[in-house]
Amino acid sequence: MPELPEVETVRDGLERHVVGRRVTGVEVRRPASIRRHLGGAADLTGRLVGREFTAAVRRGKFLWLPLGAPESDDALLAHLGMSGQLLVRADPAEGGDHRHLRVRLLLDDGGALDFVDQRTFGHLAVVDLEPTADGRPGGAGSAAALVPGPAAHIARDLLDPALDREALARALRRKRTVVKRALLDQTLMSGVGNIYADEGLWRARVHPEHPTPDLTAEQAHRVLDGVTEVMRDALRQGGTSFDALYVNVNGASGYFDRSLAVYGQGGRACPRCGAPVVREKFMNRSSHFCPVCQPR
DNA sequence: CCATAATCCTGTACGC
DNA sequence: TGCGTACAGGATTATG
Repeated sequence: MPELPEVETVRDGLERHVVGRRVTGVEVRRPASIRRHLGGAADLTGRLVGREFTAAVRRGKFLWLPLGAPESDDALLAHLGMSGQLLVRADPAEGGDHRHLRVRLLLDDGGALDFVDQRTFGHLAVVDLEPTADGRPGGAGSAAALVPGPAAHIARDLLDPALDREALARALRRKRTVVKRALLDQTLMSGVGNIYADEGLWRARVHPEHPTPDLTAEQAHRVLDGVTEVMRDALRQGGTSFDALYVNVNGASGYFDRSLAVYGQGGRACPRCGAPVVREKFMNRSSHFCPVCQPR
């Protein structure tokens, strides 16, 4: 499924192949996929046709394409959810009959941008851009200090060059909760999901339910560094599966198969010490950790 | 401020 | 073989 590194790979692909294109038509095949666009399919179409994509920006797992020509502070916002893909088609004859094609944008170069989403947890919407709280650029790919309204409350992510890591480490330790829950709190830092939380904590040798107020400054930085590194590693691998014409979101084949130390490895040997990896229920999902390397 | 549960959805993997 | 069920997951909203 698309996580922050896969979304960044998509952003990069959109920057290369879609920025500068103008929308000539919109097909909404599954209204649920635009449920967050107030006004429905007709309004979405009206706000897109004739407009040009001027950039490709990402913060956490939110992705947006600011719209220009005519200039206005709005953007096409995308969240891929669990199964979303944005696929660039050189020829609309390709992919038009895909089972899970939800929204198709026709472009002025004769191609198309397809939103494919099996489970429809993702969505597209045209939304207004707002100034960020700190007045600094929005995130990867951004030149302007503007973010989409629905993503305005999302914190910077761990790969954002403008992130203040010292301040984040302090904020992490101020939280009155446990460390994994804090990692998943998008208002504290964005882009971390279940997989990277588990993998990052394993790298940092910290138990998922370690209370945040009990973290030492050194531990807090180790946790942030662990999550950052695992996402950087994944991004490197995600980048390799990128194809010029096909904006790949195939996180499963690019990354999941190989480098996971604990996620989904319940019962198997910890790559560091050989102890069986534990899988536990946590927050209505699963936590995976090594009981020896990550003592409670 | 923090925690929990419900909500959205569908393909896959089970047990019987 | 087929049927039912649990599960996977992020973001949002409501409620305690």
